[in-house]
Amino acid sequence: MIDIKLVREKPDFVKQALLNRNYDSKIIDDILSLDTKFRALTNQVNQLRSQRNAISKQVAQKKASGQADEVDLLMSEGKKIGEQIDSIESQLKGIEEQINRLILFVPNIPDPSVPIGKDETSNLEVRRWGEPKNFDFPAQAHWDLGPALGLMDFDRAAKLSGSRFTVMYSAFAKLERALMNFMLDLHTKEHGYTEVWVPHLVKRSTMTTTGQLPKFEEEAYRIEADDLFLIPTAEVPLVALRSEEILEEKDLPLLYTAYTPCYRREAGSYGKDVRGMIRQHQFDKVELVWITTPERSFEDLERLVSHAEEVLKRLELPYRVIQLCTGDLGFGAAKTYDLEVWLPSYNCYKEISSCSNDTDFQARRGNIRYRRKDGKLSFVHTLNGSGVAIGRTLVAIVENYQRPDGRVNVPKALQPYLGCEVLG
RNA sequence: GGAGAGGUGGCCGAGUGGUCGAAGGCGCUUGCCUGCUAAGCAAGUGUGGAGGGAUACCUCCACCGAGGGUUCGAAUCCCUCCCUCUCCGCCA
Repeated sequence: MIDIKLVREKPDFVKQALLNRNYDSKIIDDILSLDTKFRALTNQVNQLRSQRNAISKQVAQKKASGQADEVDLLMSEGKKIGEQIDSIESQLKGIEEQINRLILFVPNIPDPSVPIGKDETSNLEVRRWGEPKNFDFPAQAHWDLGPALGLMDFDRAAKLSGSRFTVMYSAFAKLERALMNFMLDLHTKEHGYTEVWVPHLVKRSTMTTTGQLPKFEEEAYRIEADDLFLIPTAEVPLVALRSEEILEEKDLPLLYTAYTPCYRREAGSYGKDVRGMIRQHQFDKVELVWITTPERSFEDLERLVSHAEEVLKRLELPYRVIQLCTGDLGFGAAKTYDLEVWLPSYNCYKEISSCSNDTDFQARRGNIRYRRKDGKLSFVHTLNGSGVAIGRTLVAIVENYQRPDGRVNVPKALQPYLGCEVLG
């Protein structure tokens, strides 16, 4: 969440930030007026408490020195003040709850370096790597090629689970597994990440830390009996891992990577990407998370992006890097780069990784702080990025490495993992 | 699911109604001492909020898992809940 002090001190700045994201800025006015009331009442109640404390102290002194005569009067006075305190406190409690509820719905403030724009048409292309291949034969989409090889099965997946699920067999199932290992090995051995194995079911508070809740509950799968949520990304457990903790500056940055499946209801995307395995309710991903300091977080974001890019370079998949504009930023992000891989079936670049600096937004929600060298406490900055989405990588490999005979070449980097050069 | 134990400051740990925001220890910071380091000695060292002088200061308030209750007054008594641990049961 954002700092309530920022709302208090620079309301117009915060409102403009929301407008740049296509959010309604009225929520800021609501918070502001509640906050004004809150502070006025807080002062009142503090004064009353101060009075009552003084009285209680006198009671104790008189009792100790045997002057019981004035005690009754003091006690009844204390009781009167106590009743006033109770009444103000109950008002305060209601106001505080309202403020807390509202502020959880306020998105992060975009970094000044983020281009202002309404939607993805204002995103900036930062760079490209590789050239989209020109096939000298009719290239197939993965949803044709996969089933033709007998390695992808959308029909039986639908039978088991409904739409937006995939079953894969033998070489493709193994390719999925090879990609996990390849990515995790790269990030742990060459980029300095610590591999973490995390729960896939998390509590409501965990989902709130990273920003999925309360605003996007309808996007998440929820286990009602225990009020647990299936993680939509490993970012959730990795970022919240250190919630409510105070870290030492010398231990930062922390670099975490995890492979997990990701579960998403895709409630708002009915017509989108309906064919194949581009948009699934369950997909595998290797995630990268940094817990770092405010001084260096934006430089660290560039490093994180380069780590995700390295995956695509090693796999020799053509991609481009996009910087999202304000209107396209995710809820918690202050700055985001997307990596988009070339997909012949779409005849365009398609998102395969999203790397964001969430600044102190998640740290505030999860109360993740660090002790600076001067002894003061500050919120950390958190970064997250896909390193990268495995299902879409598999699709990209299948489509970009397909051969005239309908089989699929194996990228050199994966050959040690698969032990072969051709799939199918 | 059943039974029990426990949740106190960065950490450990005392504290059962009135200068307890909290003993003591560890850690950390500073100073002294000292070839260096260590040890020793001394002092300091929680967080959050509101307000005022508005950098380094001061005042008030709150915080001993969370939320209620009793009381003039609660870390301390009562209730509810959450979490952790141990044992038993069930199960991969």
